[in-house]
Amino acid sequence: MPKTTSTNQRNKIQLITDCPMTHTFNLLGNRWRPIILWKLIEGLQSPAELHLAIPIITRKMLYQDLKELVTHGLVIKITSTSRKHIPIYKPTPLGQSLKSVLRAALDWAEQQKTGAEDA
Amino acid sequence: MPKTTSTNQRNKIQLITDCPMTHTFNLLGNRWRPIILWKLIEGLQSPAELHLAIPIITRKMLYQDLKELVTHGLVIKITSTSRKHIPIYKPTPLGQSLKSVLRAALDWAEQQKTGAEDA
DNA sequence: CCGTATCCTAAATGATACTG
DNA sequence: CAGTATCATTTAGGATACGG
Repeated sequence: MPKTTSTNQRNKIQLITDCPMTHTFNLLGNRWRPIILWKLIEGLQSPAELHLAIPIITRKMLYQDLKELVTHGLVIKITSTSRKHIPIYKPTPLGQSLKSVLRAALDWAEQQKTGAEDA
Repeated sequence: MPKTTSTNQRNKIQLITDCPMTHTFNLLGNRWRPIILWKLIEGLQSPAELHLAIPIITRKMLYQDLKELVTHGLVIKITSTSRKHIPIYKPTPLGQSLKSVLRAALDWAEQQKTGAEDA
């Protein structure tokens, strides 16, 4: 039973129909998903590998965001059929298609860092 | 007087030196800044115009995010020297340089929406 | 109309302990 | 290792009222 399905629910609903750009940032605009997806696109596969590549992430957020990436169809989880129960995660075609966005974000940042020398 | 400058501060510090991509998403990865900046790039200038273009944003967030965009050097606020005290906001070159990132995010979303018909 | 301050709720994240 | 649950804290966002 929702306690407050009243006033501020209108914003949430409209958020869906918002500018398409918002949709992209809803998928990628949190603290860890961009990097996780990027690392997956780069070829990393297991949670352990990811955690090595992104040491400052907590285990909770790593698994949580991996799950959300799977939920959103950007990543698939393949539970290893071999005896070791170490799964691999890899981007779906949809996830791969976000590479250009991530690339743009990354390029921009690197360019800033480079050009900031003579500021 | 910081009450807890202890344990979880280490993450914040490291966040700065994080993957450059994170930096981009720190600037753009919230609910409103991408659209606001996009609209500014499209040529809208006054808060009133922006509010018309993005009706569901609250005034608080509009002004707050405008201020943050200014703080981060992506937008400049030009306080009108004429008698009417209506300022104009416009992207700085740095802000303009984010157009490619926003464009990528927008293109991706539109492409998804288009291709989703025959899913 | 511009802009801010205050209060409040909700969402995101971290710390930690636990299971398989 | 992989993955989840619980708790506590932080942060973002909205409602609202106020001042220029």
